[in-house]
Amino acid sequence: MHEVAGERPKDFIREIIDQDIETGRFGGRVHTRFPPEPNGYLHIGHAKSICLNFGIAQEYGGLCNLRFDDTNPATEEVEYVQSIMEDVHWLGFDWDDRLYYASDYFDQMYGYAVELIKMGKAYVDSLSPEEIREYRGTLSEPGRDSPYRDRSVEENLDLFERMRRGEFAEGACVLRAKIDMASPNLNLRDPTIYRIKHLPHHRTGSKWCIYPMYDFAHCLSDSIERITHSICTLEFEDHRPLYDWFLDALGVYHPQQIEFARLNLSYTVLSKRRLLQLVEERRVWGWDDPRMPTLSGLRRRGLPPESIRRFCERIGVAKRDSIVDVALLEHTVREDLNLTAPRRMGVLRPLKLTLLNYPEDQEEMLEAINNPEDLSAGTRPVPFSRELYIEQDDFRENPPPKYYRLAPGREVRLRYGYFVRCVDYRKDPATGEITEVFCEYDPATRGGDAPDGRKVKATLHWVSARHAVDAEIRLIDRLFDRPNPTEGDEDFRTRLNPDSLQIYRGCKLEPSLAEADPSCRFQFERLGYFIADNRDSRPGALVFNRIVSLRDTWAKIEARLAKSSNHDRD
RNA sequence: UCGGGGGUCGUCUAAGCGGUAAGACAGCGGCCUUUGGAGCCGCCGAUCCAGGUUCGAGUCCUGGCCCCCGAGCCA
Repeated sequence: MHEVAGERPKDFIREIIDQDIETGRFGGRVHTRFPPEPNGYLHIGHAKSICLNFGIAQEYGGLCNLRFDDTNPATEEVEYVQSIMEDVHWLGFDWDDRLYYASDYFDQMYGYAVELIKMGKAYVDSLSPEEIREYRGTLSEPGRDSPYRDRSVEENLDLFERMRRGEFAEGACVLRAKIDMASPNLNLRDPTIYRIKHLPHHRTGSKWCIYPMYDFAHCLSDSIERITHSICTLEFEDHRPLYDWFLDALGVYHPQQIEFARLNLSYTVLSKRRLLQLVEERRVWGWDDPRMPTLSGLRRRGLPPESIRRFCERIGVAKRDSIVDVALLEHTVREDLNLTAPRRMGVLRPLKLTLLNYPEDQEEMLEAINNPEDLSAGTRPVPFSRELYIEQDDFRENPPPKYYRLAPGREVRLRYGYFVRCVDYRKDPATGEITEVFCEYDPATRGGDAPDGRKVKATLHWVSARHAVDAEIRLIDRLFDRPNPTEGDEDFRTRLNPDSLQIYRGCKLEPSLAEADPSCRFQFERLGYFIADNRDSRPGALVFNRIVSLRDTWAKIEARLAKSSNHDRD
């Protein structure tokens, strides 16, 4: 069941906002922003932040900006800004005309830097990067003042202007805030606020060769946009004093920075660096590989955006580090799809089943329910004939205990079809593999009910061999083989799950799927939820991804059986 | 070692700012079923530790312990 909206208690951020509204701190306004750096693709961790920022704005009747934090031309590209906009939209949020770039404020920021210099609160340092590091001190020892710390305002103004004009090589000097080289907070030991980079910027071209650092650019961007609550992740906690310092020093509008714990998901990694590694080393097909936790990967895999939003609501927002079980995501997806996905029949690993007493040239249409959770979805005709395919897993020559499916002499139901009893089967003598099963059907059970009231313990999905369409099916599993792949000494890349992607060709689908495209998600009965691949699938050459499997209680029983028989051998 | 954060069922999140530790996921068991699906019912299960204040502490105080972040001219 879906939880009743509004019953969930508020998280600490919304409590802060409530208080600020009560005290009239920002005139009752709520204005947030989602500020990605366009240096990679968005992943589900970003979805948490997007849902938080855009969600809060919606709830409070406020606004949320999309702002690209593009202050480092060395790593940023338009390709990424495109994908980020696409992903935010896909997730279901809209920034309307509130699309901004930190680079739009380069002129203003330059002006603010000049102001700081004039106040004697910033200086040009000509120490080398290595020297700056040495002078900074360590976690437990204070730093020392740079010999250039006391340059005159005039000299600093002149030097900074010349930095801007491109008179210096990269690394020759930087502009630093003059704060406190002995501060226990390293961020306050005269942080760099401008550095030289002779690189074109994807928006400002070659206009600038000096670029502001995050700490300087971010608080000012927030201030310029009149953001009320600047929500970011925990690692920025000890940057907050610096955020506040710049704004106070300049005497400008001052938003509140609030930090929350970023999302971690079991069996996956969510760091740009590691995801980039997977892509560059070709361990996955790309950023949108259906196994990737990127939004483009999840989209390709078929997860509905609503499910991701509901997942983000469910995990909550707090300050403690945590690893959310990916099973919760899967559960949320199943919950949505169960209600909405039309049912179809498809066979992953076909096993021929011939009905010995069904006339060779006969065929008929059976009526199948599209969605038992939503009868308004109606029914569809499914063709039936003498030769069918069933799932290899659904026949066992020697059925183990608790196995209810087809076996020699046993009767089962073909869904929406007939009761069939296995009278014979054929086996490849070389491999021992079952190659064909022969059954007799009971014409009186058409539709799946026996007039004499007899019961069967299993219902199998099937497709008519003559009418089936072929497809490739990709089963997607967790990318890593353990809950926390980055824990311990070993490289996370040694923890990849070798079975994260299983490709089956020659799968057989009911003919109504012939024209399927990525706009619709289906449940293939008893197998899971599937979607046509948004890159590789086309009519005549269908490719489906499994979004998520159905809950499989038989698999659990089987696993337990295997385990206990192992025990017996011990 | 210094500074900043954080420790509640296996997991995630709650507990109107001192008053019966709650929900969801996972796990386990049952009912039901033309998907071994879905649904329904039940069970299991936690306040880091030690003191203190109090009629009463997850919440307040003291002292420990453990975990995360921080020494980019990255964000």
